[in-house]
Amino acid sequence: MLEHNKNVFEHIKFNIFSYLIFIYICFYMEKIYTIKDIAELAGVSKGTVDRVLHKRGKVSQDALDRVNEVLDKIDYQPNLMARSLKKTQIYSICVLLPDSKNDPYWQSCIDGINEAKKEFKSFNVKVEIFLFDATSTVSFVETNKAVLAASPDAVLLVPLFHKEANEAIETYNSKGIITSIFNNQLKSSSIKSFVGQDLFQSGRIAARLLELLLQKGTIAIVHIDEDYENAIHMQEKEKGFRDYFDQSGKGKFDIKTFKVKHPQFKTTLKEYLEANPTIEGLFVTTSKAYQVAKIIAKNPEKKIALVGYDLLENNLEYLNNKTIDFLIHQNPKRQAYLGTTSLIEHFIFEKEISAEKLLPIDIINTENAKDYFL
Amino acid sequence: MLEHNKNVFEHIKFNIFSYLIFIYICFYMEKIYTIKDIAELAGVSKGTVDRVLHKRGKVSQDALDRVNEVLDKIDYQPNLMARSLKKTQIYSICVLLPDSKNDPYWQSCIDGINEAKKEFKSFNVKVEIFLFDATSTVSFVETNKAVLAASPDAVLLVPLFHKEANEAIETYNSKGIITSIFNNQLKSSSIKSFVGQDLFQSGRIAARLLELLLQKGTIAIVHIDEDYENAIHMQEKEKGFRDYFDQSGKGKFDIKTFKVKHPQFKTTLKEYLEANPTIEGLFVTTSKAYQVAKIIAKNPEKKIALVGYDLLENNLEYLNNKTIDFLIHQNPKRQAYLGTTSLIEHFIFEKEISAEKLLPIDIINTENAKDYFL
DNA sequence: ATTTTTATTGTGTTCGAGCACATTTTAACA
DNA sequence: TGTTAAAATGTGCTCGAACACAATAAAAAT
Repeated sequence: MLEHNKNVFEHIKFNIFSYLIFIYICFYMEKIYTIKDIAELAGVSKGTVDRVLHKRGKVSQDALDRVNEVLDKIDYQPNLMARSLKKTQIYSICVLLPDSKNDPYWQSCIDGINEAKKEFKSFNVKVEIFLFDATSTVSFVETNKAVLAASPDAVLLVPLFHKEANEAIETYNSKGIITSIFNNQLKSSSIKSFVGQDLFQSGRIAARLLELLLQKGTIAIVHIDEDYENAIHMQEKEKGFRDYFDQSGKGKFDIKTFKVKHPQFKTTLKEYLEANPTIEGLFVTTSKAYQVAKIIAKNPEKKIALVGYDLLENNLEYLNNKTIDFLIHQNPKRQAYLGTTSLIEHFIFEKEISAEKLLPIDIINTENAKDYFL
Repeated sequence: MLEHNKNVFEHIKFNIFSYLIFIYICFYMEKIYTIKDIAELAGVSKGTVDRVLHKRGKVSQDALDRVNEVLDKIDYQPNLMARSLKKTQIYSICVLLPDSKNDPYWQSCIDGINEAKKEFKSFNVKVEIFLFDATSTVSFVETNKAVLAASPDAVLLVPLFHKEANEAIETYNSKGIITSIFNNQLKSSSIKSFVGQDLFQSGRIAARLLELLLQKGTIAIVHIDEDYENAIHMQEKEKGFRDYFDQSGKGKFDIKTFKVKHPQFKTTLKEYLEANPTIEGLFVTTSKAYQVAKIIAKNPEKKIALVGYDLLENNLEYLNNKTIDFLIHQNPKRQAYLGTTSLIEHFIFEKEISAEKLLPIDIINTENAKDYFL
């Protein structure tokens, strides 16, 4: 039998001191309330409170009002430990990225994912990594099929191939699988979140660095090893780079673009540099700056300023002997880590997933390079 | 009655298939074991397993061996949800840092601490912030007394005043209160952890940047607003700065040092620069580069290269108009965040606290400054 | 008025770890 | 051999949320 007219505060003997204590507890100490507390305050059982909290119905108007009255007064925060202890459901997250055979860059991403896995090991989440061949769209499509077969709750992927990625994302979306991407942007309303860098801005940073290194002269943007038309990241970087000098250089700089695909690369670049002896600076838009460094290091009497991407071992070698002046760090490990944790925390803590997370673009020289490995 | 000769695998009918399934479960699926599972595998009760895990003794050699045999085979990870649900103890952490009245730098630290608080809101930890006046040792001592009165489980502090900090740390240590520091180093065996940057290296970075900006010439190291003798961070930065040029400059650079305390600052620096017209570069070892920028901006026809510290609004203004060439970011928010979370995770996840956590030293120019605010 | 149906509310169990306490086994001693 | 002390071991409760199910009250039907 319920006692209907019981006031929320009735169980406290009303005098000024106990009232003050109550206020103190409510607002200063931020007392942590449990369902049981709420039940007692509202004069109902914990089952009823549970029904109200989860809107399961089967609650009389009277009980509903009384519970809501209490809920309005206090700040109830469900104990996530207790919740996840009770929940038997294991959330499954699949991460798709290129394997690191052709490009060691991706290994850092795997490290980031494993860090996230480790951190949330004891929660009800399972994170699986799926690798595909970065040079093969077929491999990408097949890997997506394998992921689909695993029917995960969420997918995090590197949308390397524009068209195929969009198709995969649409499929996931139609099946109610949350999809996030990282590394490079891809506009699609079916994407829940993007983690990465502002590549346009990254191009501007390179420009600013080369401006400081040279003051004036001819600079070439070098696109290596990827199909420029399909590689949005190269295009964005070039746009940003040119944008900076359009605003700031004011005729002091002459910007050229040089595109080349791998096999014929070395001789082609050598010829290009010989044909353009005025070039004093190079901006390499991929992680392959070390290949350019290898060539220009052979001609040490003519210093060419060189800015590239990513803290690969090969790159660091040339950074340390000052053939490469600056590297821009894309933070792959952190990108993958954040992409993964935001999904995990969405499931276990009901955290919102932010649509876009842009990481800082780190400038690396000889002196701070080693700090970024911790 | 215990069954002594029971083998760990005995409960599985031994044929090749079930054995493979067992291996699969053990090593591929990474099955999550509970104390109950271990008890069953070892043929003992969960109480015994618990005693072995916590080394509480009162376990026979025989039972101990059998439980350890199982623990060696599997990778037992205690369920942290269950653990923290059971533990009613609320751990208390106090953080001591200067208030941001005189120096907005400290606000970022508070932001970092609050981020940590938010992240671990639903765990059994209470984090309290105590602010002191950065210009008053008395205030520092008094605040430490207040912290002591709160008898926390751990303290995280900024050891701004060498002597007083050491005394406070010794007191905490004697009371069994774990003490970590951040922002600046302080050698003491009573300190559990330091979070910050390698200031020597930070000086080298400044040197490398000025080398690139100038190629050769005279550079002055400018120490502003603090007592050089007591400010180890200034000394370390100067050492690193000079170290770089000792190795690399080879007579191309002439390095001077200029110390000044606030009130007489502006005129003194102006006179100094006029008296030394060969100076082409300045390295400001504090966050007050904007005050130097204000002076040299008045003489725009003579560009002086300027490198300083910290992303204060005043500094960013002069960075954007290119009076300041580079700022070095000390990552105060992340320092405070990591200092706080490492203590929290020590208590709730029993994570080890690493003695030293050196953060990357970020190089900031006009183009990547805004990315560091997220 | 009595039974049946439906609406509402309360109770008890589970999740896994931790710990107090009860129970059993073994060793020690008379 | 019987008794007692000591060592070893097992049992049962708790934490808070979630949910199944039992219990009760109110409404409807007979």
